[in-house]
Amino acid sequence: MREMELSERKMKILQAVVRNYLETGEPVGSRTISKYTDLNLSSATIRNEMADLEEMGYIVQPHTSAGRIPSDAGYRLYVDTMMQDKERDVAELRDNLLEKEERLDQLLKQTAKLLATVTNYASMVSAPSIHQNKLKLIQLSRVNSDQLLAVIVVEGNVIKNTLLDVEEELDDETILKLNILLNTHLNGLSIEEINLKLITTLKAQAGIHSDIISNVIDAVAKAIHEEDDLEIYTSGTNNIFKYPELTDGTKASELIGTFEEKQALNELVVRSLAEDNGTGIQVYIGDESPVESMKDCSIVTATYDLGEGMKGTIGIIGPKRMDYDKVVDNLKDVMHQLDSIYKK
Amino acid sequence: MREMELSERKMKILQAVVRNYLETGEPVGSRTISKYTDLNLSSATIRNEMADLEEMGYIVQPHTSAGRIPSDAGYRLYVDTMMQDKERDVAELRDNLLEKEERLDQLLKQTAKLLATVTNYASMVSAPSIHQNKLKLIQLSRVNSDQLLAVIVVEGNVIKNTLLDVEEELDDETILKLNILLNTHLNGLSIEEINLKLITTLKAQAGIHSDIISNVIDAVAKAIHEEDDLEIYTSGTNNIFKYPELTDGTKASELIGTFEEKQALNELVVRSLAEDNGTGIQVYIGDESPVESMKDCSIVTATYDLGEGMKGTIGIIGPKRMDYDKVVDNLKDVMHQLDSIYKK
DNA sequence: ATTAGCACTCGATTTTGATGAGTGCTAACA
DNA sequence: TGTTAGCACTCATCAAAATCGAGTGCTAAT
Repeated sequence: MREMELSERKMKILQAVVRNYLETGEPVGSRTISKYTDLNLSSATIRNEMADLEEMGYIVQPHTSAGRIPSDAGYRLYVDTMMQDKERDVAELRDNLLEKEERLDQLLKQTAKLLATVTNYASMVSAPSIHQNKLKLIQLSRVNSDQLLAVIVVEGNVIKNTLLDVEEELDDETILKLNILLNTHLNGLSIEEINLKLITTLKAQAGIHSDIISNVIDAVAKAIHEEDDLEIYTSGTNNIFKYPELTDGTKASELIGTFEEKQALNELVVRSLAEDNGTGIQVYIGDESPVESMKDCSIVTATYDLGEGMKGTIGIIGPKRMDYDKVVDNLKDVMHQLDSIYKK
Repeated sequence: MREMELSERKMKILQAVVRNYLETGEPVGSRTISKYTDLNLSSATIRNEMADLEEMGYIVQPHTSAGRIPSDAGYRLYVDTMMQDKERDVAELRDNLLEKEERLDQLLKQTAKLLATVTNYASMVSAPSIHQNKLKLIQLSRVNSDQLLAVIVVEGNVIKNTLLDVEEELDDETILKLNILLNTHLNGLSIEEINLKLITTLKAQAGIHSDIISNVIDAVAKAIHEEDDLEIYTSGTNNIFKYPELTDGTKASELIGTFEEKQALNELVVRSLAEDNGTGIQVYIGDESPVESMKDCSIVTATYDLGEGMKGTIGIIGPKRMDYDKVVDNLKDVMHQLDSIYKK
């Protein structure tokens, strides 16, 4: 028994167990499989095979004398080797999404909503990170006698505003000069390229207004990195109530908390971006989850790429018995749409 | 019995019922009241009085031979006439909040979080509406050969960005002229004051670039009204799991959905702002709720006023047996802090 | 290698009974 | 007349007991 290989038949049985459990959510018994599959075997035979599969760790019994349900390893095997492409019912999806919002945040919000509606699971969409982006425009304007408005535009047309306090009022001409100074030196540079030497040069040229330069640089750095910039949009979190296994005990509360905080979801985004294996799709089953409160869930993520280094993550969070085929399919589709939408 | 007046004694008993129920969440019986109150009466007497109170509709029995719990009317009477000021344990609160964020949205987010933590209920904070605000600055900059960036600053330092498409590239001088034109004519005006006549004048002066003027005006109007500007921050929605009466059946799901959508919460904001009675505090009990999914909740709202017409709503959503005294107190406190924080 | 048959297990559901908090009512009481 | 003691009654809650049935493992026959 030790060096047992996974026979064709066992595969088929495991697949049947998973499929059936995904549909019903109930432990599935030998008799059911016996009819469900095309291999004509009696329930007794199936029982023997299932006993083997259990020993190998692919399925478990919730209790003696109940059917079997897939273990995490079972799901994993299924996802890795047994998924099949579904008929895509995604035409409709494409239509809906195509009303291309000009505002990126709106588009992403809408994407999250759409995914949640289509899949009946919870969804999340992270705004793209813009780390390695290049500065496109810096614009200072006087707004009060003691405040300057700094508008910072980076590649990809992401816009940031910051208010700067200044001691003495600056006249129009000075502001104009500062603007020219900043733009001629900084435009086209990424944040990493703005080094100390450059800053020193700028300060020297700014003369008595060198402190403003410091402020602006700080603002730029802050605007680009800005922690809270990791906007994450969620939708359909209440879909988890459709799956009892996610709502008993305090699980529901914890999940909802996680979705509301959004802080923890960032972990998901980071992991997902880091582990990108080429397909852009990642599946986390149960304990594999990067987020503590989702140990009873499965998570499927996709990485989209708007070009110019703007990458983000979209994800679906549902029960372990989620419809992996469909979810992966939907996710791929949305991912490709996002990829292409800004490559006009 | 018909024209029975609410005797002093009945009031006291009702009050005791409410108080006790708020604490324990259990139906309260006559014997309990008999000891809980200072009026020395036997349980039998209390029973008679309670029967009266029930007939009058202030309390109800969940089932025969259980204690009584307050009806909506009972809560209402309590809130209107029987609340008392609590010892304020809010010093701590003040400290926490005072780390005055420079960014308004951050501050509001933090406020919501704080309220949720302190009260153990769900909270919401709406960003101030800025309808009647005056323009402070308009700034056009070229960002691409075919795109202009319009930055719009209104009183209260709320900043909006919009990208405008332009047909032919504009040179620096033209942009400068347009900026001057716009600012000299529009600064200090509220959106209502920008009428057709003014627009016509502007267009005439802009000559061949009159279409840009149209675009800018549109952008200004959009930026100020913008529907989705009704940002609403929520926090502690998972606190509802602490109150079983809010989580059985599909209630939890509906509530969570409402909080996530945020759309419906807007109704709350509008109502709350409209019905402001001077104190700034509003209490909605059960069916009085403006939001369908909160028919089993009580809602307490407060209206804050940052000055310059920037008003917003903060609210607490919890079970009907919420600690009204404390909630009102906390809310008042936070409201005042917000009121003063921007009146430096 | 497959299958029919059977005893067995155990969660889920229903049944039953005991408990006790709380009520309404009546009669006695100050 | 208002208050109170006493008592029968109701009914949710809990625990123990009984029942049910889906599903298993094992053995023996094919």
